[in-house]
Amino acid sequence: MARERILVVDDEEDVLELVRFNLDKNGYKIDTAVTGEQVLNKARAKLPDLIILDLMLPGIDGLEVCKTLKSDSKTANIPIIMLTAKGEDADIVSGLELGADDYVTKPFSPKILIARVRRILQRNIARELDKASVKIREIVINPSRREVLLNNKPVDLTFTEFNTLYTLAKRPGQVFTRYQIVGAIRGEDYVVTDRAIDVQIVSLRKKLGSYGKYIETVRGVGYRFKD
Amino acid sequence: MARERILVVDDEEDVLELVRFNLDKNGYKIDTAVTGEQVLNKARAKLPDLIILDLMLPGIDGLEVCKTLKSDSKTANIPIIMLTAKGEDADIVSGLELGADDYVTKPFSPKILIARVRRILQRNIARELDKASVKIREIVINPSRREVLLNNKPVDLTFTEFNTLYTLAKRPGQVFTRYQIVGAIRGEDYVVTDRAIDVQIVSLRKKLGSYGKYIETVRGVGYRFKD
DNA sequence: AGCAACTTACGCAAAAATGACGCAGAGTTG
DNA sequence: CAACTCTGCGTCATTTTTGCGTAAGTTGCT
Repeated sequence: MARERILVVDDEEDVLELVRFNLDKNGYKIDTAVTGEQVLNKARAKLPDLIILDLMLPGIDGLEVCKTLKSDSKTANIPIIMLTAKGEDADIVSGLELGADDYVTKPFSPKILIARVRRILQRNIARELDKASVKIREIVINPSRREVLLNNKPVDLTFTEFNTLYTLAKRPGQVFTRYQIVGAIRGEDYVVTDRAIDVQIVSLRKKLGSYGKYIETVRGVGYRFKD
Repeated sequence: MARERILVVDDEEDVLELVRFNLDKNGYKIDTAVTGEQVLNKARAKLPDLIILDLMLPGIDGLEVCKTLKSDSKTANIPIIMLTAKGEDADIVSGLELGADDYVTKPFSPKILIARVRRILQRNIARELDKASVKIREIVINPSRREVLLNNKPVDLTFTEFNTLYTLAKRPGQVFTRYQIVGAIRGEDYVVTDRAIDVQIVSLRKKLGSYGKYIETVRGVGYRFKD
């Protein structure tokens, strides 16, 4: 499954390591930043799924960072969990008002943090999963049931096959590069050879039988679902 | 809809007023208490839909109150949101373990509090509505009696097994991620490894005997009850 | 148009990775 | 203490990825 990418921001090495260790153990992909400038750059460049932001930062202040992120449309809907040290009451309130989604006060137990992270991301995932099913020609793709029907006959697809088909069929006619397909399924910076996608396409076509021809090869570019 | 009644417990007049004002503005009916004894009495007498409970109380301690409420079957299923001073993680953890449903650390923004209140009540309403018993194939699940019948023969399931089965069987065909299952049973904040869910599934299948096969594994995603 | 020279896709099969589950012990709760 | 729940590790089955050889498609040149 696409591991969610979390940007962790803190200037204390210990905290950073603690957080990294625990999130990593729970299957999240971690990137870190130490200064406010770094956060802004990395957030814009990598568009993580969540930012854990210490409010006490050298350089640009954490609240400032939060505000900037929330006012840039590109990064505005990345949820933010603030880390605050004891005795910064006012910061929490203003942070929440600036659009932060939640907060955890230091010192924190890893469990609490994980729980918060999961809750926030769940919200986003739930939105994804609830996506309406796709009906196109004689094919019905139902993501919440993970089921594909060809003329009402179910077909058994693997995880990647299913996601590939769903990705393509959601936007018929639109051409996807191999990397867009992989990115949609495994997350942006998942590294594979082109071959890996080809093979999935081929086996997908085979399983779709006579409907396999709806998946078209666009030579030199990628694949698309026939419009 | 009937306005939900919320019992707010705090010994600081300011906090009480702030909370009352905001909840009132959002259409909830407020009752207040200042001491632990008062809470217990009012909770039992009025059975509010939710209790917002400060942990720092004169007289009986907040955690103690929480525990008492949760161990009395009359009040056990009233959800509790704890109010904690910041940096008292130990309290939060033990509070959640004692059965509190959520927590908010002071100082809090009214927005956050309202959001939490809404979320908790929503969940409870959903839970109430879902109480209908499920009959699917040869299996009957009766949540109010906590009883499962296979071809009219009762099976003995543990708490988690029962809830897992019920969660899946309520929506046959729908795939649940492991965390959706845990979330439905233990609440969003509950943290476990994937393995914990797997084990429940396995033992559930075993107890269901030949009907165990209705619980299907969806590789890479989660589980579902066969449609 | 016809023909090289080159690029890109695909078939096949083996290697690598991943996910589910059995087992057993550790941790909790009552 | 007993029942229940959770975790870690090893194993096995399935899925995913890769590499190589061949087929198919493109381009440019005569």
